[in-house]
Amino acid sequence: MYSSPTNETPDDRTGRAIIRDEALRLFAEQGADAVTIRQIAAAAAVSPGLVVHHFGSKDALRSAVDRHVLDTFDRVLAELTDAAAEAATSTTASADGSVSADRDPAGTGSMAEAMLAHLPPASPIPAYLRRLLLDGSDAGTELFGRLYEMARATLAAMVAAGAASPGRDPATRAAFLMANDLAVLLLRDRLAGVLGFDPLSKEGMSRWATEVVAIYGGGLRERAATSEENRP
Amino acid sequence: MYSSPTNETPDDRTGRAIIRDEALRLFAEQGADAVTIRQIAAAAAVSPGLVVHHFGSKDALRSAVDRHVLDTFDRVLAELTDAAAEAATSTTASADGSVSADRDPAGTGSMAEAMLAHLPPASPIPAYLRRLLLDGSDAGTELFGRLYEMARATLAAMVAAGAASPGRDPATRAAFLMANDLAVLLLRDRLAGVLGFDPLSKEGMSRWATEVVAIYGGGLRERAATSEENRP
DNA sequence: CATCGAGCTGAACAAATGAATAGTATCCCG
DNA sequence: CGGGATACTATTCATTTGTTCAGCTCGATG
Repeated sequence: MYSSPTNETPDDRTGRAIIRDEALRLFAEQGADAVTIRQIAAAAAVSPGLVVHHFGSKDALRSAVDRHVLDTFDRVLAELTDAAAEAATSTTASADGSVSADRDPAGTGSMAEAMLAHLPPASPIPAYLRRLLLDGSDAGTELFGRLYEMARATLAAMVAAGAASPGRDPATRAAFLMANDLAVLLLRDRLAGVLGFDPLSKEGMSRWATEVVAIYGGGLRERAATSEENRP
Repeated sequence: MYSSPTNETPDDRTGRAIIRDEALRLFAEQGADAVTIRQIAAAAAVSPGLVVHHFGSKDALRSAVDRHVLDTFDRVLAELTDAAAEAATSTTASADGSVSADRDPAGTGSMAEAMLAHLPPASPIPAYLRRLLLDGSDAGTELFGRLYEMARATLAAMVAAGAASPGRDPATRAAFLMANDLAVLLLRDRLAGVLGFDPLSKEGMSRWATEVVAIYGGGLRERAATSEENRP
């Protein structure tokens, strides 16, 4: 009775969507446990009763936000794979879990950086995804599992293309690459504090990627290429 | 009036220490905000009033646990540097902030893994440090800044020893290495879920370090050394 | 037009929580 | 020994929080 039983996206356009978006923003900023229904209601300019009227309970609202964020994640991911599939024709699966390993535009398989570019600059989605990955929720487990499968597929594709070695333990290698990628998202604010720039801003991603590409390309000892001199 | 004004460690041995340790354990498991004073009191087998009697308030207890964890961090760090200084005689500074960059036993500068070995297996300290790094507390800022300075010093030492290149941007390079190192701690449970082993267990650290050393050593493309064949 | 239902409000309630208070026991030091 | 401080308990209070409920508005529909 609370929501349309088929799908929530079609009827999402009125007060219900406003409440969900404000909850998403506040949850991303402070964490769901630290946000009260009254704060959400105030941010959405409605009464506290309306929030529970639409979603049943705070926990149900949290679940609704989880689903909405995961849906957005899937949609942005589909945009990414579609955009990457323009160059090379390959079997692009739909966003039901199986993904085609044909992206890697920057050369390092940075999922986080690629997603950031396809979201509004002030989107609360990245911060919410960060919290999903860090708390022990089921939605976070599903998200992390999907990211891990993407990382494994990406590494396998790079191996097939001769761009990488599978290493002694491909699963651990893919997990290492994925963890490094996610670390920038998880420690974004802290890194910005010590570095003086946001590593997920446009300029920051460039500076970060420079080091990532250098180390992934030739290891820690390889001298940095200043302007020319590409061959050691 | 609540605690001895000089230092808290000397008089810490009775009920006060029990309460602090139980609070540390519960805070590490669930996060400080999710733990109630009554839960801490029950875990310490005392009355709720005694908790606030010893620490004044829940927030003061949180600060006391923060200080205790940071002190433990400094102590373990000193053990590490002392143990590393046995081989090479160098100027080992005291744990007042400045550190000597002469460790790096594994060859990759893994601070997290080195610290884990110097703590009891079931210590709540790693999980608490993880939460310190992830929330926006001042203690977390101080801890992160210290880790960053250690990473910079370690990279500088490796450069001086010819074991690494400073890269185009040494600050970002050091931050990247540190973030990768911390990612294992931050995503420990999630990685264990998909990999099937704890990456911070003894066996897990070995498998993880194998890939880290391989990639940091020669980049992603370098073939894995199976048993012999060290030269490409 | 009447009525049904959905969106919505404001007040109220029960449970939980941090904190304060009064009082008791226990230990330490002169 | 004795007195004062300290460790500690049991009770109580004020506030916050999620949730419920009765009722209002208003557009659609038969």
